[in-house]
Amino acid sequence: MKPGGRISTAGVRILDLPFAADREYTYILPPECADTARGDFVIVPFGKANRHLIALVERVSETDDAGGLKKIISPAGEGYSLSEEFLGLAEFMRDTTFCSTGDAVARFIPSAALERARDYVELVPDAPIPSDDRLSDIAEYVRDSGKVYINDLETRYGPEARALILRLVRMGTLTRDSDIVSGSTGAYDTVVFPVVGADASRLDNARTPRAQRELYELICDMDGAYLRHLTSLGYKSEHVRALCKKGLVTMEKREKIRTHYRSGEGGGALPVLNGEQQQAYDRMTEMMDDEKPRATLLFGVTGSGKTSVIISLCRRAVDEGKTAIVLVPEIGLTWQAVSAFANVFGKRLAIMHSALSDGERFDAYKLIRRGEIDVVIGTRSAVFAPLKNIGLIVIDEEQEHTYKSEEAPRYHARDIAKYRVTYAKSLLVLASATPSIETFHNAQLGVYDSVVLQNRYGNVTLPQVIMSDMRGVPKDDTDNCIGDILAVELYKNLEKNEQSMLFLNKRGYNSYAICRTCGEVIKCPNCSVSLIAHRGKVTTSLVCHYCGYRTTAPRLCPSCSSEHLFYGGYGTQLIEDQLSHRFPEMRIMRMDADSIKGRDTRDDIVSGFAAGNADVLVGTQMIAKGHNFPRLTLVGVIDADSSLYMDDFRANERTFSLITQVVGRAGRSLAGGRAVIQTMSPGNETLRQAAKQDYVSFYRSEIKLRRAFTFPPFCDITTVMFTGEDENGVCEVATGFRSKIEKMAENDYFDVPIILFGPFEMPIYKVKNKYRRRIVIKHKNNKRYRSMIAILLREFAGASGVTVTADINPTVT
DNA sequence: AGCACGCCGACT
DNA sequence: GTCGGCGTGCTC
Repeated sequence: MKPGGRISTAGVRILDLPFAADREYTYILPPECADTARGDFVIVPFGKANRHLIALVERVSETDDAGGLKKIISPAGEGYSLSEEFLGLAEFMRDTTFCSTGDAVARFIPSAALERARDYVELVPDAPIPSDDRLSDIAEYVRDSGKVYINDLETRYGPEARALILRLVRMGTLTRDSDIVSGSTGAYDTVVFPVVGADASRLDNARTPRAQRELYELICDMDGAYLRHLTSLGYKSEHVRALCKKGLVTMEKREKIRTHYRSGEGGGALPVLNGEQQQAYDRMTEMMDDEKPRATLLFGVTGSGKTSVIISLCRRAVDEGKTAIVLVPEIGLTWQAVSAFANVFGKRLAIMHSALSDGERFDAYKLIRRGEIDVVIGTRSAVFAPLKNIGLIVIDEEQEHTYKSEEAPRYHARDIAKYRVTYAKSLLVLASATPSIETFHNAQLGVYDSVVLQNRYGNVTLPQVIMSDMRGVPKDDTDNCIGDILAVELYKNLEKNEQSMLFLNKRGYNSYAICRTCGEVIKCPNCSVSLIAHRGKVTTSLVCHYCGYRTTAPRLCPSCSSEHLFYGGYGTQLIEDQLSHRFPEMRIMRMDADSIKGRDTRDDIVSGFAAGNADVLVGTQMIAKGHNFPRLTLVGVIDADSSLYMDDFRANERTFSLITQVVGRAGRSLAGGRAVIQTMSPGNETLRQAAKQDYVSFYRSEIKLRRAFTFPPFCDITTVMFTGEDENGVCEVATGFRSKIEKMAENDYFDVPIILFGPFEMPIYKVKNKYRRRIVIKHKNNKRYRSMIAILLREFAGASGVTVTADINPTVT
């Protein structure tokens, strides 16, 4: 209570609540939390059961009527308070992606850092144990173990444990409470130092073990040692503790930074820029110096040396006392670029990507937050790096779909980057040889600036592109998936001892199995897709690429037992097999999600191929980008049509980008590179434009289509997805949603123009036993529109058994 | 989300 | 009759 009877209150956002329940809740701020401020975390009691949850303080104010308000329990997340920038960003994300505050905060702070309340139960002394088996099992387990966390009971007794525990609590057999697990502060090493001038005679006692004396001498000799090291030599930590007690040594905790990547000292020379690069650099430094936030397209053909310009820009930002973020689509493909950055920034560079362990991520985060990092390079989530005073954010290969999160929070890194450069009044650089249509359009309109790099470094020539017409070869002719033209070129390369690369975006051996007697295709029991055959060392399996279901490949049809089971369609494994039959002397490597296991194999394959350990590299997406293989002179695209006819307005754009990149792989060498594109539609305009690496004419034709059929950038698209195990339920909820949105758009929201499509079954109707339907909405993305969708989402959130999610401008539609 | 309240079917 | 199934509704 404050003087004058005023009571301090806090408006908080509770983490771990879903979007529908995520609003501001007001609590009394008790005197012991008096210094709590906006951006701090606290623990609050919530709901009828007063479960302890962590919450973010949005507002501190006063009232003289605190009737019915609960009290904040304690402060939490000390040292992790959110800055105004991130508080605003959380709000921005809630508004634009319909995520909860918890979803947003989970991107800002490693989960291990914050305290958490954990619920536990204890047996009421002398309580009767119920006779029901399921109940008594749990009750007896709790009686024997004392205090038991509910999580542990759930892992032990399955998901129904929760309901049983609740019943036991209501019956009075168990009591329930929670305690607070403190957040992690990272890893530490213990270091043991000898005490200067200590009285070593205390070891002369005959009862002192010899090992202890030896240990002491060792510590003195080494003038300090890691405890870890001493125990690995066979000494017991008890002996160290004994020495400590005797005052001969001291133990000190020393922070240990976990990192997989070994950075150099940094301070390496900056790359030397050529005339064109220097010009680009100069223009962008001007933008950085501008007091206003700016965004620019850096449109540079493959091989024009964008990376050198970007490193120089980062250096410049750091020299001005600022920081920089560089986003890359996938870290695994970018080690060459990473080392170039490390060479310049050394220990003041942090790398953040999804393959980091929790510990590595935590430690990188800690260093950044502490201000020990100037430049962060990483994948999508690195856009949230807690750098202060950001001078520059670069998004490399900005058209890549990996920048869009497909789960909550469904953000696009580009939008977060825009928010952050706006906040910092700094510069966003969207770099690409094949920008997204939206970005190029914005550059054309002058919304973004535009900087162009059009000369290939060292005058590397464009590869010669050969269209290989595959019409006439049946789609399931697995013996002829490598056409004659490609085969001849492969042979030439083998003769000349030059390397080749074959690209096919399908893994596995055969892509389906069909019975020629009854006509059944073998499908996944949980998903509406055919199973893919994968050959192992001894057996062939049928695998579902959506849920991971796995079974041995049958010889007879599972539905009619016919022997005429035919395996058709082809993936990378089959191509590899085909090659080895047709070119027995050829050395082949394969790189796809199956052939890379563990952390380093991808690098192993890449460096092995670069070192010339194979003649051909067969692979999926992951061989298309990044690496530079100087002896590579032939690239084959096995099936260029696969991405072309997908039911998606971005199919052309993706095909263009992919083919351009793949073809670009062959254009790095000085010898004339070739690319063979196998297609059923050799006249296709997009393929022809990609073959010529002619982005601008591709853009011109594509933007016409987008305008004519009203697709982005001429509108925005929202997909509302409905999923659930009950097929009818999913259908009903989807239909109900559609009628409700129609009503709203006619009445309160008459000013929000929308065009509705669906609900339709999703292209893959069932995944993991859940049926999926969706509504597609064309609209203009503004606050009014989003508030309408938010109302609908809150209303339909309760719909039993059906989850409803909305995604504005998803990458796959 | 998670929990309580409330209303229906198979047991004593 | 009631136990316990899970369908709405609220959470400062």
